[in-house]
Amino acid sequence: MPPKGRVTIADVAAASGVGVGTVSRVINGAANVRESTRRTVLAVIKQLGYRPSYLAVSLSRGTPRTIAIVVPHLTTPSAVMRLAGALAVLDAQGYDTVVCNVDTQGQRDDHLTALTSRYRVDGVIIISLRLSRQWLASFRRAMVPLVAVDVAVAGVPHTVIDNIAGGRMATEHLLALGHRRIGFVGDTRSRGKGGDLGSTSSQERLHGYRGALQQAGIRYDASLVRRGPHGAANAEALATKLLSVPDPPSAVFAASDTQAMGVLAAADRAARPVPGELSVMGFDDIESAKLLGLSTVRQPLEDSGIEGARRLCALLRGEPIGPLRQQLPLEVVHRSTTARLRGSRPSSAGTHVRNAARIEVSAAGRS
Amino acid sequence: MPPKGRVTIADVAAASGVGVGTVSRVINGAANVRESTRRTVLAVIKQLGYRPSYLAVSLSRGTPRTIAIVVPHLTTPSAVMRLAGALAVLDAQGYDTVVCNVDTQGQRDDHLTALTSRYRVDGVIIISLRLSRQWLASFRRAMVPLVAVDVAVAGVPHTVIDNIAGGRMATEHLLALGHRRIGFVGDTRSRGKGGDLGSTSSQERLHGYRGALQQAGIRYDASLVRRGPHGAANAEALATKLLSVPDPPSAVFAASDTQAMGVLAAADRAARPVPGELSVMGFDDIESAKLLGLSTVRQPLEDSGIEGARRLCALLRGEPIGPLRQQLPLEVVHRSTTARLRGSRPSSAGTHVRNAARIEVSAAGRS
DNA sequence: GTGAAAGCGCTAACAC
DNA sequence: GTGTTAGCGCTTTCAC
Repeated sequence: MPPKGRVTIADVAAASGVGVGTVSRVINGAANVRESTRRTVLAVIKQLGYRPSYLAVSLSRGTPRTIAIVVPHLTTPSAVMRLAGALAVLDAQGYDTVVCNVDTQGQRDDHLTALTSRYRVDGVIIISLRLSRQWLASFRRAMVPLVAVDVAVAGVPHTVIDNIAGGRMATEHLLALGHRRIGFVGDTRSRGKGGDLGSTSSQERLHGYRGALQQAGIRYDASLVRRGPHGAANAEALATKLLSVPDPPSAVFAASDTQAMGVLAAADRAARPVPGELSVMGFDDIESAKLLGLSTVRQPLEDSGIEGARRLCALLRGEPIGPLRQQLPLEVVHRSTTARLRGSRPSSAGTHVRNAARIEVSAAGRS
Repeated sequence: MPPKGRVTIADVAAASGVGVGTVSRVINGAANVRESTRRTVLAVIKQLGYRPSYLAVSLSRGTPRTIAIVVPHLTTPSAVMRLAGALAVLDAQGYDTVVCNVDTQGQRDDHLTALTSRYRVDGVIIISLRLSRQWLASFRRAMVPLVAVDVAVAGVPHTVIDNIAGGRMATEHLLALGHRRIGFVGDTRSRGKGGDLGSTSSQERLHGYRGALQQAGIRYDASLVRRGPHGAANAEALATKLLSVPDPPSAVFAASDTQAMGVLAAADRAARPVPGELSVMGFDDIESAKLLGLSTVRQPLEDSGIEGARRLCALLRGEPIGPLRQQLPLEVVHRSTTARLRGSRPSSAGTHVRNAARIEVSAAGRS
């Protein structure tokens, strides 16, 4: 019956003996349509197998009802949790979501270019990806509504945690257990052009680590700090070397749970029982952390995605979104990979530090 | 300068003193445009901050250049790997990808309804999700190009593995190590209405397990088979009970690496050294498996997504896609969670089974 | 080389 | 209630 390829609203109108306007009303459930007409049209629609064109509808309505999420290293557990959180609210709000995975700078530029050079989506959520001044300007010029998650972007609503406080909390937990020689394993913040996707989380946690040591009156020992490309395998290699220095650390703080798993593997290989001879502290509290009994600093990963999406939706509706910087709470989770240093006794200093850590929880809490 | 809200191609044309046709040619890099005109128009575009409307372009061109991926339980490592694989090729092919995560039947129906009742995407990739006869019919009626990954769908191109062979390979690996009492921990295939997303992988692997036992002349012991909801936590609970039966198994085959991690946790809690007193075999070979030294059956997760996307693209281009059923190879990866049963000696039977497993690799290979 | 105009498929404002 | 029509912003003949 439909003359050409795709069956259109005009075909339905013709076959129903009504105007396109009426068909449109039926489709969109407008009230002012006679029940008998409605039924007829509905029947014809089904019979013809008519499907409204999303493109035509959106063009006419003026909005694609689509959001883009840009996320580096999608396969990492933390990225997935954030994505899942955002997807859930976007779904509920009736938005389609296009996902842009970014593993290289080239991919990042391609996606950001596409997003800013065409009117493609209603808004975009940037996750764990630093935006250069140039890109930020592009977004402003293009007037693309933007929110950031796990990365602070000037002038843009962002949902983050206090990584410095987090690094401090982790380290203080270890200090409170009597550890004095505490190693650090984390990502490099490569400043060069090659492959730098620019997350500074690891670096900030290192700051927190240094701060805690200093406050405890412990000299910073660069040989205890190892940094390299992200990923558990790299962390394992770093940890292996770290554990083989003359005076090895009795505890290691890894900048992420994934890296902590690498450290655990290294400890295993080096026959250093955990937590008997080595305490290991992670960061994030991903699924595996619970399973492995990994002590860690929990950050609300899924919530960060939820909040980012929620705020973007509010932004699009013109509603207030609260302060630009939204900070989510952190919490030390003591499980079985950290234990009191052998021979050390619960000191008042330790207790004090522990309390300090507790205080940090609220200090780093939701603003 | 632009009269109303959004600046359109007409604004650019007017400001450039040319027709919209010419602007369009410039944008799309058509050859027949005088260089001077081109430059003028380009300048105006930049000056006005003009961005072409994706919706208008797509409507006019007739295709959204967008693919939808429907995937249950996005947060599981295997799902993410598949998704990432598909995203990579879709990206390279210039398609946008909208991701539909599905955790409940309601979400599944919502997404499938949206996908089949409107002309929204050029095609869809279904991952690890069984389609009922009704849904399949809907896709056929709507003529939405469809491919499946990790699930066989009648009449639809699908990329899968031989789960039965995989289950057999895992079990034979354990048998070859001298184990006779081998437990199984896997997902329930809940047939009811509640929350069943219908993956039969676990069930099929169980079939393979039973087949291998039978072939080895070992009686099937139902008390050694534990099934429950997916997820490591549930697996841990199941394994804990499994290990506390009167005559506990010396080895456990978990239907996925995630569940194997649960089993490992249970073994740890029960103070059963792995692999000293308990061998644990997984399935999938996710990232964590390498780290934990988990013995497992490797399936090409990322490749499955790559292949699914590749075939959908071919389908859309009207190119041949080869056989409907594409089978990816399986491989036993022996790491450190499986070991020879204490007191058992390398038997000819064991060797034989091992070879059989090797043969399976090719038998289950890419078709 | 470039302008004018006819779609692409739909919504919404306006008549009747 | 329902038909008609003018956009929505772009691509693409078809003349000039």
